[in-house]
Amino acid sequence: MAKALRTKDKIIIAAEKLFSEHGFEQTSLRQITSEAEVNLASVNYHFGSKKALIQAVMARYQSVFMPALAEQLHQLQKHPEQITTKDVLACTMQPMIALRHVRLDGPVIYLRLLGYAYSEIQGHLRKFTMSNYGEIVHEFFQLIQQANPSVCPKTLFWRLHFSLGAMLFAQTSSQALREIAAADFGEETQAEETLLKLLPFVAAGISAAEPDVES
Amino acid sequence: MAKALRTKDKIIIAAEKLFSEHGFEQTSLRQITSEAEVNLASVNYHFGSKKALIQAVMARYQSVFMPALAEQLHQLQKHPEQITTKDVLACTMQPMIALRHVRLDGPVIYLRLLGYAYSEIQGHLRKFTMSNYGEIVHEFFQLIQQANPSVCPKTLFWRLHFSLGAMLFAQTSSQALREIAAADFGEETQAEETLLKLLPFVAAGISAAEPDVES
DNA sequence: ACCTTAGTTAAACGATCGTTTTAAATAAGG
DNA sequence: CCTTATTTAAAACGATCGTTTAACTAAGGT
Repeated sequence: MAKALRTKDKIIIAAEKLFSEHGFEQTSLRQITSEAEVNLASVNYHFGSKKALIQAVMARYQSVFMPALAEQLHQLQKHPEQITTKDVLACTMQPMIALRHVRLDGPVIYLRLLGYAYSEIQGHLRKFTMSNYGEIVHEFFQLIQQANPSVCPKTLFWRLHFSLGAMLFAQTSSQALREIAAADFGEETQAEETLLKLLPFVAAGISAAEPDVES
Repeated sequence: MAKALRTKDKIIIAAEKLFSEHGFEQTSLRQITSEAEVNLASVNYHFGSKKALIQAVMARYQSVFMPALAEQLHQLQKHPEQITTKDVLACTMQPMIALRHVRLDGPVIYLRLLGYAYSEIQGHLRKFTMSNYGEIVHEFFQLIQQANPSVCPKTLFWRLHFSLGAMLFAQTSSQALREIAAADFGEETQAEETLLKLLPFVAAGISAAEPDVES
């Protein structure tokens, strides 16, 4: 049984790495089991199917990230009078760092997984996330609204998804972009630096004044 | 020969549609030839390979969009004294509309193709674009710098890619997002409305003040 | 000792993919 | 009308995929 758990874990660890590097559909079970040095059939034995393995991988990170995010949001709500967009966005930082307990490079892995999950299995991940953590997501959105009372909710909805897209895109193609940036600007950009650069960008975008609508 | 062109065109038209709906790798040649009502082998006969077909599809739009963008940028440079970020970004609007000459729903198709191209074949498309239209891209970047003299070029580089990510993500998952938005806010959001909402968001993000760096 | 159960292994299955091959049909030119 | 080149059609190829099967191993309980 101790050996069994180790096999299951070896699969998870290898799957996370390969999924985050090449995406879900581009990664075959044979690559995973080869990297994990286990038998091909053991994936279907321990997880049932590839889809179930993907969900298990995602769930492992969500189950750490989401409650931590909820905790941060609750703390922020204790002083609800002067909440800024940046405050709400900053609530995602500590939960990201907490992912290091799942895996040393947990934060990077999780972001890349998210990127692939959204671009490949569109509705799938969203349904899964909303049915399990819909309340937390809703809370997050409410705080963003609270921080931007002059922007209409529908616009904020879109801007949040623009922000999500900016982050996921930057993360998914971060390696290629960092190489280009290094070639163009001499100095190298660290992965964490990218996230730091993202925050002011999306904060300004979310809180931007809405242009007048001419009828 | 007239019939031949029609077959090649039928393949292109079907491929554009299916590629933009499901991505490049998720679309099989059998789907394309079935949709186009031509024989499976004709793709390899007329285009050589699936990869060549993908490039032909992308090139058809790039060859219209990029020169049109160059024209807009040149016009803007005639009055270089008071260029804003929004001015530079607005230069992409007319070239987008010009894609209607390629196909009625050209703009939507092109954006979705771009989204998949970036997320699936990362380096591939970038190399192709830069080697053919690198000058125009560089010009665009220079104007963005000109409009934001107080923001360092490296930061602008990243913010431009954040913007690209926001746009591509919104476009790739626009159908799903518009359905959710309709469910949450009652009214439906049009595809063009999404692009209009994007402009103020990215303009504000690009021109945002850089936070102080503490040493 | 025996049986049950969990786990592992190697091999094969059926399906789908891009591509190639072969031959038939078509159009053009002398 | 025959010849030639181009285009279409059908079939098969080889590779890869996720999944399943069946035999084998090794504990644990009775």
